[in-house]
Amino acid sequence: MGATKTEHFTDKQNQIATIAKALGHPARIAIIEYLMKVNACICGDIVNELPLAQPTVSQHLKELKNAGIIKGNIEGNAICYCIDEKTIEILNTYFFHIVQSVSKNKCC
Amino acid sequence: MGATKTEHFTDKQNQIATIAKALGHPARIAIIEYLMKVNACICGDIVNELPLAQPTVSQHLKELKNAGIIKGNIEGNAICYCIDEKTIEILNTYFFHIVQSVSKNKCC
DNA sequence: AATCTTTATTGTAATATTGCAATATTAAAT
DNA sequence: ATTTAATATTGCAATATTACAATAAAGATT
Repeated sequence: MGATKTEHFTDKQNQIATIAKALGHPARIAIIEYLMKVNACICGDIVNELPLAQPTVSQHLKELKNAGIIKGNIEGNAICYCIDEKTIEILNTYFFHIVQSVSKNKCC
Repeated sequence: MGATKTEHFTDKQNQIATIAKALGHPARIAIIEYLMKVNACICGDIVNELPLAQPTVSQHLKELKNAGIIKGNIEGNAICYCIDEKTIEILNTYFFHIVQSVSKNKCC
């Protein structure tokens, strides 16, 4: 035991959980905010912006990429990262439905 | 090492990460969906809905409660759970800003 | 070709999460 | 006062995550 029982849940539930989980770390939120701030693909000076070592940042970027939250384009020996709106939109749409549904049926 | 370095990030970054993290498990998404489906506070028959043991569900509920995503009202020996829209709204607003910002400045 | 720059990978230690059996708690019902 | 029902807590094993030093890989520069 200890491993998440993903097989017991729907694909959609797992999809939302995977994206949310990838955003469930302040360093990864900070990366997203930085990518937003610079308004473009950034050729990896993310390490200089974060209070974390390069391998740690690289690992966080990998997780964001695996979850489809960012894209990485190779440009020479550097890599340009940028946010993949489509994935954030999936989350946004999902949570919007929750807010709508809940505010329509107040109980507590 | 191994513990998240929360002290290096802003309160807002930690707040968003905490909420997202709590939603980063399919069981917890399934709980949210169930609470939405029944359209009301539900006096905890969540255990019967999920393919998980009672202590496991109880733990997931605790995490959702700690993150402010659900509220639990004690009613006799049962507990009524419902979604706290305010917290979901925080996430929703945050991600909406990201989508807006990114779609305004396409790069990749 | 040798070196520099940038990013990824590997290995490892510390810590956190997941899941559940067993048990405890708390309030209602008998 | 016992019993029943609902939920929480404890303790523990399995697994996952976080962080980083050391190293590797791959393209650019000299």
